[in-house]
Amino acid sequence: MPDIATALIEWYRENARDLPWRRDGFGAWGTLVSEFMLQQTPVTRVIPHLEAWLERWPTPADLAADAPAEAVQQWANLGYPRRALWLHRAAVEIRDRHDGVVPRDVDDLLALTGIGDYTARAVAVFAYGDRHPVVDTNTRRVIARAVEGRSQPGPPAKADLARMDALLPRDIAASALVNAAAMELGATVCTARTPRCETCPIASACAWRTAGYPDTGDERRRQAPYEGSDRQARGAVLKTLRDAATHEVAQAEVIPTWPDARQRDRAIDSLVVDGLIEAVGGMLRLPR
DNA sequence: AACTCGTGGCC
DNA sequence: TGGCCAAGAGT
Repeated sequence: MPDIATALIEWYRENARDLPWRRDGFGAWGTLVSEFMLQQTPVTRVIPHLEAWLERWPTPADLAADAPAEAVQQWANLGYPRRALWLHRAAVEIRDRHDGVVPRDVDDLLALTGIGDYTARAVAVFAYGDRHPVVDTNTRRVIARAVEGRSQPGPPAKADLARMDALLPRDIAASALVNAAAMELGATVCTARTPRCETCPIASACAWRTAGYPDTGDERRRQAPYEGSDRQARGAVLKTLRDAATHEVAQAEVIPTWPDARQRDRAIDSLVVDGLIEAVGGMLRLPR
């Protein structure tokens, strides 16, 4: 019986989806942009936005040369718009500190705005081919089931990195494939709700299957309700500014009929604090 | 460690 | 129909 890493690689070679960032010579900047967009946003929604973004800003320096307002506008409805601002800041940092070249070193990547444990290693591994554990929500679920015999992973923890590292082969190229394959398996077979265990390439090695698929509980935190939330109000304010021709609107004309005026004002204030909007002379606008 | 932060599709 | 879920990061 082949080990988990070997089975994953073999399966991945036959079953990997054809995604833009897996094309030959896609480039580190494209990888970095794709990873920003993929933070909590589904693949199918990301693809068209990614292609438009890279056509407009083919290098970090191109993005850094424009105002952050342009990044926030181009981000459109991808969600979590702070990512657009952070991606713009990261582009400025890459231009100023790395001569416009996306860094390869994980610590350098971690020092960039908006890049954490996942994105830093994803860039180092998928763009540069280095050997690091890449752990996302898919990988954590695969490890929880196949290795730990649980039905769902616990909340994210630092120990996840060491667990993934233990699964990686020594060979550098093979280790990158195992990282990609674990994510792909979690995304398409070992899914959160209805896993397709009958087609799983590592079923024979899966601890959860061996244990009889027990329900071991779910320690993940539940998402807060969106309807009526501050997030919803912030989204409405920002959409108003994105949709305005000049990306500038009198404050009194921003979602004036919002049911909760105090919540609306709180949303505006927090967007200013975040740097997603600017308040100048009674007007609100995207950041210049 | 727990909480916040968008948006839309799916079953 | 409405929770659940989605290649997380910063505080």
